[in-house]
Amino acid sequence: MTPDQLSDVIVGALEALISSDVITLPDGVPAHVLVERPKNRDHGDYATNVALQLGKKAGMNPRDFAQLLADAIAADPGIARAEIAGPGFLNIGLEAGAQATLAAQIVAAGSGYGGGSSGAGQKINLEFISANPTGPLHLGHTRWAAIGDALARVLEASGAEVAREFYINDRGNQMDNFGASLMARAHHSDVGDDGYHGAYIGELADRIVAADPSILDLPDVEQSVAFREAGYQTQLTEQRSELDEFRTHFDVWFSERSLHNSDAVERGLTKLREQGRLYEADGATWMRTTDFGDDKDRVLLRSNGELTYFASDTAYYVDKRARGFNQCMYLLGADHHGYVGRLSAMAACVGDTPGVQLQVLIGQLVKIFQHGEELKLSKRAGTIVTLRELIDLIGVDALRYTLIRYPADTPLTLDVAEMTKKSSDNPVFYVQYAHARLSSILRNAADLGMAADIGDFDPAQLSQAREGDLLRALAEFPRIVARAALLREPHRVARYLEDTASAFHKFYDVCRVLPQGDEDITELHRARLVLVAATRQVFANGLDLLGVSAPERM
RNA sequence: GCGCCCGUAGCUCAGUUGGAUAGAGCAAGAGCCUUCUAAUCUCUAGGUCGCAGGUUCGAUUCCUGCCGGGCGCACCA
Repeated sequence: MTPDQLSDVIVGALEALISSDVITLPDGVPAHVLVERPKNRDHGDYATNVALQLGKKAGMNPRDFAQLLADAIAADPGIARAEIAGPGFLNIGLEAGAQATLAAQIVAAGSGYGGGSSGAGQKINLEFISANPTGPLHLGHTRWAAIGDALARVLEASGAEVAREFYINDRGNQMDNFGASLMARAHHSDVGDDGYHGAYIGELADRIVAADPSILDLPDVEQSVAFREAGYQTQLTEQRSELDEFRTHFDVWFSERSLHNSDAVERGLTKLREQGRLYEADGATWMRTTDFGDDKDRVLLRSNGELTYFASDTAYYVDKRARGFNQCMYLLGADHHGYVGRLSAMAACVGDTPGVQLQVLIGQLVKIFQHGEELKLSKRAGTIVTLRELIDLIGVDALRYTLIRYPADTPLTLDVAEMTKKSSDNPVFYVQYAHARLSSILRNAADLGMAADIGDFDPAQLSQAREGDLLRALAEFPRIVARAALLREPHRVARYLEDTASAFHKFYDVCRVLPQGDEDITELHRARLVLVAATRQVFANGLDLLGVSAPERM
């Protein structure tokens, strides 16, 4: 019996009590009641606080209410006992057999276990990273690459349709600046205060010249443009290949220029004009974002005739909506949070509801230390910890996992030495090791001619405390995935896997799975093997949601 | 000045739509390997959940005000 099924039993009992006029609930019976796994095992397999929540509404003492409920659900064959505790908690113990049937259900569900339909019907555009094509991806981008991709996987598991999208800021001043800096470095002259100073600029300039020395013969203006375009293509190609290696694959690479090469910007402006949100002032065209809480109106078309970056973003949003997405999600760094107000107002200006069709997730910055000193991430100063370096130093699995296991909205401080330790210090190895250990048991079972057979499975065999703990951990998985999707917090999956790995290792320590020596194969061996197969499945599915490999051997 | 995020063990961080005795890893100390993978497990130690009020059966969690730290407030992108 899973928590959801237990919730159904309790809801059914409440309805029965109402129909027999034992209790009255003015607001009716909730569709779901909260059933949680108590921290303290003395509090039963599961506990619920419904009596505390509903007792007052029913005009009763919570403990009396809980007693009525306890008597009502005790009749269910899956429930061994139901006891009142404290102010009105209901602690519930399950029959071992009722609980362990889950193991067979997980094996039968296979890679589908954990998924759900809570996100069905959602068509989500998830935009993240969206770096300028003027340099390498760095640590900050790497955090979004890991979290964004994991979030997409979690949302898909909840039944949503998700497009991962990378917006290429390939237009505007910084691009021209980039080209000018490359040209300056190729001529060994100063790039200026506003130029790009990174060492990679010099290397990139050298590569461009080596590929086509005639570039140096072009007139200045054309030469700068040629450097810009060559640098752009090189950086974009490298970003794509590095993200590919990092297992973050985008469905759409969207060029800002393409908005301007099509009629997308004009369509966006038309839409706003129809909504009555545009006006002219001081020779510029403005969007009245203050109608929706922004602290000032925003310019779309400057008095010099150029469109602003915000005009592109507006057109881009309108384009996404026209492509049929009913939710457009943006992952932005904390240094862009000042942008949220105008984005939200913009969505309202085109007739949407901020927070519904447009959702912004703000993430805090990452710091990384080595030998007690922070590695500074400054493109201008030229010191960068790049995605490439991080992959080489730490490895894709450990890097992804470490970045995903923390909530995006907490500032994060990492230590290179901690991340590079290939030991239990690093939670990713703890979790992967659980999968490898489980795989090993299944391999050894095959050698003995045994397979996890759910047709010949006696759930009542799994009656030990450690087996129950593990089963309850496995039962949590679908709820964890659904909650991670709802809250847009993929780190919950990683934390869950760590808890479950702990439950498994403790089970392993106490419960021998396979027969030893010339011991006969018993029902208990068979039942535990099914539990092992179910547990392995949960780790495989969970690690897949994080984009981290599930090794058969370590 | 206005706005957003964050203050939890020595360090890095969790804390499940408000639940029972606030957790994990690292760091410190002590145990268990003829046994399915010891990258595991067991035990010890470590706390004014920034401070003060409020809401209620109950607050690390929600509200208000302070204190401290980070970031942002362009006809730049």
